[in-house]
Amino acid sequence: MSSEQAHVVTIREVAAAAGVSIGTASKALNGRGKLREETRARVSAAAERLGFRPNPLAQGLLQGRTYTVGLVTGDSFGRFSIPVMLGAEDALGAGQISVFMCDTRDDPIREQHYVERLLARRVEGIIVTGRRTEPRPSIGADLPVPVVYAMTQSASDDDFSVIPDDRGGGALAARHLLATGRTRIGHVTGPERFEAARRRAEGLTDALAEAGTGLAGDPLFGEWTEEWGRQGADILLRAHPDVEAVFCGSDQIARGVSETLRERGRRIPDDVAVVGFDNWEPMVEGCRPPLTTVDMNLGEIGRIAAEHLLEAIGGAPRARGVLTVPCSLVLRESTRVS
Amino acid sequence: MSSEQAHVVTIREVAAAAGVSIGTASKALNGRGKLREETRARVSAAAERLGFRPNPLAQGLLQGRTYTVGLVTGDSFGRFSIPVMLGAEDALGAGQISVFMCDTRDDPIREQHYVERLLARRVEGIIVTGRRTEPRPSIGADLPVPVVYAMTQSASDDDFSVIPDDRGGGALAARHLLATGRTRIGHVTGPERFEAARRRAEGLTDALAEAGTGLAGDPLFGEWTEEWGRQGADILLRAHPDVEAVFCGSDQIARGVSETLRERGRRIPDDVAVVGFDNWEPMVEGCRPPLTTVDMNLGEIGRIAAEHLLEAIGGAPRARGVLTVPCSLVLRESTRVS
DNA sequence: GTGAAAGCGCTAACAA
DNA sequence: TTGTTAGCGCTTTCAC
Repeated sequence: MSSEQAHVVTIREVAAAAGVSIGTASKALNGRGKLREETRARVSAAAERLGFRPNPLAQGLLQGRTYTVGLVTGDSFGRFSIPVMLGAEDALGAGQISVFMCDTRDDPIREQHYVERLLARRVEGIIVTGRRTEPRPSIGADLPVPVVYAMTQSASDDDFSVIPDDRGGGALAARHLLATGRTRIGHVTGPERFEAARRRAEGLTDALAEAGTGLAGDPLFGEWTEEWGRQGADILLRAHPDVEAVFCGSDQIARGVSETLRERGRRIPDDVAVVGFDNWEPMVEGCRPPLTTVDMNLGEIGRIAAEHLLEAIGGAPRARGVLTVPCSLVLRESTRVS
Repeated sequence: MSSEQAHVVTIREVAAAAGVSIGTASKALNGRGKLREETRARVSAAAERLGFRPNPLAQGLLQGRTYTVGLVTGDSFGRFSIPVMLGAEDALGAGQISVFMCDTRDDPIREQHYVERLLARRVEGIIVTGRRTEPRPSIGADLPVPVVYAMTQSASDDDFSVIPDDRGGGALAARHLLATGRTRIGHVTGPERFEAARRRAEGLTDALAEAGTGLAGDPLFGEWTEEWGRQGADILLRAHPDVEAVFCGSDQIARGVSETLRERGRRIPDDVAVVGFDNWEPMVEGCRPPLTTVDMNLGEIGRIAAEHLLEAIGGAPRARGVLTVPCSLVLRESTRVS
């Protein structure tokens, strides 16, 4: 309401209004030094009344800090990187750190450009996120600030990456299906060139082997699409008509698989159980029936990445290598025991 | 590689290295004043060699500018706000403005908190984005910086909002269906309490009326879900078995509608055409057949919002009211003419 | 042409 | 208990 709001108030004005020196005002507002309680109150009141906010540029200049970090994503802030970002923001926000966001459109030139810009802005650290966990080139060796990769992996061993435990996710699905009494289990998943697809398949087959059983046929590698899910299910049904469960490499694939199963007269979950991967709500809930799926705990990944970054900023020895975060299983209709 | 990289270089060091005064170094680097070409070169070389980057805090302190804006979203950086953000980032990034992102989780307390923080950081403007275009409380009257709402609408007439033209989107769908020879057109959409749902329905019915025809029954208001799409289609088919086309209020609804139509023996697009709304790729492309749908041009909305913000920051008279951005139609299989 | 000095808003020594 | 001063890194007068 008051038009002073629009004017940026300096500590000089506060000091003048409170009838004290500028240094005293500073001490009063920051609770430093020895001041009479009455003085403190007077300064606070003046600051309050004038709507004073300390200029962080000036503070930062003095302390040599900016309390900002950069968040670089190649996923166009997509479905995977967003929850990661939220988790990260959570952890950072609590520490009063603000986040500069940059989207690289997966373009290395833009990426380099943004990194430059972030460094110029004196961010205290950088988080790099991505769409998939495939190793990617490091954003730079020997940067003057710590860097953490979240939901994406640097190709350099010197960097530190936080990614989901795809292997564990596969095993989780396997054990759940076994526990519900299914043993003839098929696997329809994404392209074999993706580490994530290979790891999920490994986790599945290893867990099955441990239980003394094996996969129904080889894993069916294809695309990350519904269309491939529909095709894959057909292939699987033809080769293994007696299949009791299908573990799918993504929720989209699972939707396609579910659709074909239904069209081929299989009831889910009575005849065939289906498990997806991603826990992508709109996909999972539109599915018929709603889909049991593996959740990668993306928020957790972001949070952990951010916490590591904060520690590194705080001077902790810089971590290296890859940290995997456990997945969890979200139960829905598609694997219910009848 | 060089370990100097890790050290933050000041202009003082550059000046020393070049054997000039600090003021001369500044002039050389900024192309100001009158200097010998040789001096300029020497300073530039030193700066280059040492990896000097001017400290934006110091520059900003002097100029009284921060070259940052805040982006506040209540959509948890969801499907709608992300493209808006990308568009905005595009427009701002070109102007060397960096973006602080804040997610409010749709919590007014958090929102207020973030606005405070952004103002404390001396952002030069704020963009507010949301999930839907429903009017929402203003983030604050008389803030010291300009504010623009994108893909969400402030309840206050004094604010400036940029939203999609839902009405026009509905009309677009109507005219397209008419152009492909369909006249008996049904409408399944989201909850009536949403302005977006009402506007889309209006656009549709008005355009049909203009063409001298009418909607098949009343618009079916329900939920924004696939499940409701399935139910809605059943209701529609029962009341109007001869329906030739269905315009859906969202792509998710359209998926449900498509599924039921198929299960009830209707071929798409031969017997019934389907149009969705949102152009949400994973939904639209998994649909059988791929879905013709209305695109809200979210990136454009973000870009326009950011441009207005930049102008306001530049001192242009602050805009007020609501600006609607035209939708466009994306053609796919579901409305093909046989 | 170049250097010296002031000052952006703030905090932290040091004086008073 | 309070005021004064120096200085964070930079740009910009104004002398030289």
